[in-house]
Amino acid sequence: MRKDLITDAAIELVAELGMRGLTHRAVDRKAGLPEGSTSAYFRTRRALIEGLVDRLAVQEQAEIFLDPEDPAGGLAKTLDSWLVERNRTLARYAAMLEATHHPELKSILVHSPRKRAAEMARALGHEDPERAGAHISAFLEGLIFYRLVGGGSTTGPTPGTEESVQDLKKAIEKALRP
Amino acid sequence: MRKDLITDAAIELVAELGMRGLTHRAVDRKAGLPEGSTSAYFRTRRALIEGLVDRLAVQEQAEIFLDPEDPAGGLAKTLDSWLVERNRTLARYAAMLEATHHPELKSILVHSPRKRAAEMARALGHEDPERAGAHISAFLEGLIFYRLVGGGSTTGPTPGTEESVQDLKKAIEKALRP
DNA sequence: TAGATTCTTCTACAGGTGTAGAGGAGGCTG
DNA sequence: CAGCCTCCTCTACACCTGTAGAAGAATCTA
Repeated sequence: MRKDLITDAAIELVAELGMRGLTHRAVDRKAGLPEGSTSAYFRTRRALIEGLVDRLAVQEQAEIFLDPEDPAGGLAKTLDSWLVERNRTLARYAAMLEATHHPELKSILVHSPRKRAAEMARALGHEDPERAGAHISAFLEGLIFYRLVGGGSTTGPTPGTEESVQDLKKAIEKALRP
Repeated sequence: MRKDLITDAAIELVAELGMRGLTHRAVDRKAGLPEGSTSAYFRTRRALIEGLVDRLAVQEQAEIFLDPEDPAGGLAKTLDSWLVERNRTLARYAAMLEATHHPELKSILVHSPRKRAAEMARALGHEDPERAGAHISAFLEGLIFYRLVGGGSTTGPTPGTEESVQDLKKAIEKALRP
């Protein structure tokens, strides 16, 4: 479908050049489509961003590996796969910053809805599951951010390797402790 | 000094509109300076971004409260103050994403250099201080990000309140446990 | 004070950008 | 076959952007 072709190109562009690089014509070029195509499918820039964000959500949702038997392991695998999909995750961060001024984007982007995190915290025996769930969410978000754009981007293990998954797992195990 | 006036306006602009809003003329308007001023002080856009980043580093460094007697408390106060300075911290995130494509920016932006974090982890009795230090850094970064742009931005306590500091402190205490 | 130097303002211009609409290509329905 | 509709491509235009240089104002030095 042409629309997906366009939003996929948009995601790559944002990852490579930042939101500033996201222009109708640049997307046309990136996708190898004739000039004007993007503008026809997404008349306004805001519509283009919304399309990009919807696509991000679809792609990322498809890559969540939860395992009730081994929560830390499942989360580690999930997070590592997001690190591997570097461009997509970078685009997501750019979109989250954008959502600071366009709140309607936020609902689509925010990970691990509060409820699910709190349930997990309760299952693990945390005292104040609501609060602990929020802290766990924050920690997971931080792990990715740190490894992808923060200090860990230069020093951490290479995403996609067993070492990377194990490092994440160790960190997550600590974070999940009640 | 006029240069600081300009970089401060740039920081606010980036916080409010994202990197896309950072243009020479927009900075002029924001700072109340005649058109062309920003362009005179920072001839290229890249120079303007570097100026902005330098200024960010100066401002943020001035707001670190470390207390060897009460590490969690000091960190909580520091993080909360960064949440209060919302614009500055948002601008920092935008700049960090930018640093993904301009690596020379990264050295200025990355918090809690590896060494200091590892020392802290060692002092707290962590087994593998190098790794634990990285995880702690990631966690702290995540706490801010979560509260400022992630899921916690709509549900968390208001920055600058005692409740906010206590919430952060609770989270940090858990994170510092060996 | 006179001259040199730096700081400030203005203006120019070649390109890029968001958005809209006109019209063509191609296929489907009857 | 004709008519219709959807999808696609092209072009237009008003505006914004990065960057550079010219000229004036202010400040310093001797």
